[in-house]
Amino acid sequence: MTEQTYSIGQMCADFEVTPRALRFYEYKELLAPIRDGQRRLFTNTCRARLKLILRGKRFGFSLMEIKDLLDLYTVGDGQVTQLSATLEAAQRHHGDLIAQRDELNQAIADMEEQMRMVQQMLDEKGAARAAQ
Amino acid sequence: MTEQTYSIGQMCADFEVTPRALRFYEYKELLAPIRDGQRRLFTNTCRARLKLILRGKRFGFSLMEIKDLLDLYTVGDGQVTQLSATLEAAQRHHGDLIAQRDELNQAIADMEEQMRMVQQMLDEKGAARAAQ
DNA sequence: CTTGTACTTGACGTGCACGTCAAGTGTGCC
DNA sequence: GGCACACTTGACGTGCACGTCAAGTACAAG
Repeated sequence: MTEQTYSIGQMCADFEVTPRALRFYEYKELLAPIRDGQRRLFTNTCRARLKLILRGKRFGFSLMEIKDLLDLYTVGDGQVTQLSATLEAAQRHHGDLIAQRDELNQAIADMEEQMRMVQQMLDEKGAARAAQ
Repeated sequence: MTEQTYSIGQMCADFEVTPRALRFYEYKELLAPIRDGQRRLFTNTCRARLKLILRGKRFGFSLMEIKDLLDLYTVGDGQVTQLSATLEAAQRHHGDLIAQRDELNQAIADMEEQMRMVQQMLDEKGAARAAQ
């Protein structure tokens, strides 16, 4: 398994991001591609991290927050105290996600209710026109 | 029902936003409080809209997008074509919300999986220490 | 060797969502 | 009247997440 790598251009094509964004993530220490001279080589680990970065962004987290969250997914074989801290942070984040899903479900329900009302108005207009 | 109104300070206290933010939302035409001289008076309608604004922000929508979404919640008695357009926009937005929820569920599942793995590592460390 | 293409590192610019003053207005209370 | 306090309108500042040049490098094709 000769660890496959990807150029920055390939990464951009695969994830629909700009080179500038990837370099920015590296500068902010969210990504750490290896180097071939001055070229960046992105590993599969990088790709997994980038997936999480983009997901985090979609959920409205800042890059700093995402950086912390990424650490939750790269647990080494740390000490018990460190693992416990990681677990606690993960539980907090998990709670946030659950809360966000609850609110999202509420928003979806509201939206559906609203759509029913608009549909009803359309039905009435249709009935009125048919009655003419 | 002498339509209750609220001062900007009251709104800020109730929703945990700054006066600057509320004025900014008015400037961007997301809110339209009535005026008593130069003072703003926020109605219950304003409060409902603000709730939707803050919710939209939490889901990562821009203020411009939120402005469009707000229109979906303030359907008057427009024409059939206008109502149909509203319904279509609502359906698109509804689809977005569903997709976001699906991805959120995936993130939650990933997080839980990760937490199980960390917990297992903690258990093993505990067993090793107990075995000493 | 030239050309092209993909990449690199700075450095400055941009859009969004406000924050932060400054300077003034209106209202109630003593 | 004088004061505090809440509010007002500009105008400029700020943090984030990049965008957009400029100038240079590395390498393969012709």
